[in-house]
Amino acid sequence: MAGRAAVPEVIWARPERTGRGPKPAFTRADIAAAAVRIADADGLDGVTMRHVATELGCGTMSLYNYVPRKEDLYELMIDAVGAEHEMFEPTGDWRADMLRNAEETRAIMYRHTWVPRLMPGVFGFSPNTLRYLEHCLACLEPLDVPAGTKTELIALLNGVVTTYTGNEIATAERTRSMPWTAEEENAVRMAYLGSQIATGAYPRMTAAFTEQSGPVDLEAVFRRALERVLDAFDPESRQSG
Amino acid sequence: MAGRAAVPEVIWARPERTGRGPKPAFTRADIAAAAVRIADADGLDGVTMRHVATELGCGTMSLYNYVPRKEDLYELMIDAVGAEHEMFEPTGDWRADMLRNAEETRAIMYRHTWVPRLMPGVFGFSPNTLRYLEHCLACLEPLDVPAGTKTELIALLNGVVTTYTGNEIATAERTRSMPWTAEEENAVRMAYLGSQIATGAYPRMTAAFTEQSGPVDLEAVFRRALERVLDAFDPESRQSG
DNA sequence: TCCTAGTTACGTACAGCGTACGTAGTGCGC
DNA sequence: GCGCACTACGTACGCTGTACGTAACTAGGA
Repeated sequence: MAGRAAVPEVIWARPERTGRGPKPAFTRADIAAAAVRIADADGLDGVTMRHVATELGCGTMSLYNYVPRKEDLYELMIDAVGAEHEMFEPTGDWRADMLRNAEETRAIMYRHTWVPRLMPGVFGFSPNTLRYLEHCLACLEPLDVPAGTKTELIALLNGVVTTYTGNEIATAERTRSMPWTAEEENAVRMAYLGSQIATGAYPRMTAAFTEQSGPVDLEAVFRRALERVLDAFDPESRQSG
Repeated sequence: MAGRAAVPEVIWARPERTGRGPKPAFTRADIAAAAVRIADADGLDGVTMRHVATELGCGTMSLYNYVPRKEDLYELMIDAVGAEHEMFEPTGDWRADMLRNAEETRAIMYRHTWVPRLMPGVFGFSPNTLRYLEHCLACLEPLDVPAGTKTELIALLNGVVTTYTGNEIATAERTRSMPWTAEEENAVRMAYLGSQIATGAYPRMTAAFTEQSGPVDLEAVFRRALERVLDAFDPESRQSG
């Protein structure tokens, strides 16, 4: 035991105020808000300890009194936007409710485009994350399956929302710090894809790509994916075909 | 137009050899292999331009002759491991074939734990990615749905594989560069979660957590998710309940 | 009431990153 | 055989997260 580095506490287990010493100049909420403001404006890469400290008006290293590691700052940010989830009263129609939850998550992500990039790593049980989980379970009350299946539904649905919305955002945001636009980049990629398909090396892809006409409706693709996932858990849907 | 920065070519559109000047000392495959070796051994964060150059035995900046941006190095890496996919002869049972594809992707990710971290950003159409897509379409030949639905199936399935396997790997690898183990960290997190649930603020979560006994079988959870997704596209399954 | 220990605040410093730029050497195409 | 596109690579810049040391502050215990 002696000399072993202690495992750091989860930040939520850390009390904001310990009682001794000078009064902290900021609350955790202040810091989270500042970081979120920066991320919204400059992207996630703009969120540096220095930048956040400047935004708060304090020295860089002072931040470390509140946030032991940068990762914890991320957790604060995720929790902060988690508060934007509307925890509405369940209607009794679990499908509609979960659909609404998913669309809301998607909307939050479009409002804060850095969220999907943080999601896979930051899975911590922040207060608002727990509240959202509880809310989802409340929406799923009418669904007659074991509790374990419900959590699996929530996980799968959240994963799909994050993946789809995250991909859309990533392609749009990739060029944020670059001297060309997302459209230009996409055109180059598509031109290359076209040239590859034109070689005839991928006949089935050729068929798939020539079939569709016009641009892809990402919103529609997203919604179809959600419906499919919900279908897979819906006893009604599976009997009626 | 004048003075505008040109959109950089996709790296696959760049010829490896232009004909003029000294012979390149390495091939793209050499570089990809070196980067993959490092990532496997030291994790993705070990893959730095300096490190890869050292592994190859050349100066750091020489690498930029082959790989204009680090992002392109990532694309090389993804393509390299894409070669590990076995493009088997479709059996006629599309469900079984797609399940096999998914399990293979999962296996590749466990062999190269950095792959999921790269997937969301690097969606490029590398040669091996295209070959894999074509292979999936071949497996889906027996499924009687529009080609667009098939690509949506592939996307959804791949997304689920990446999300689930990526999450598992992330929790296990998070502590790679830290002085404590993943088990210790997980214990701390779970202790906190337990303390939160014990407050009674999340009654439905309490029920869900007390219901299950013993550790979660991640492999089983993963496989159930795959089955659900496939169900959602399977006409047979939806009629027979 | 005063002392002291635990905090807060923050400047300095370090190791590491991606990569812009300049220069020197090489060998193919004209 | 000349010229130029290419390879090679050292140096340098601006940026990152954060370890560490020091000074100021304040609440709890004597």
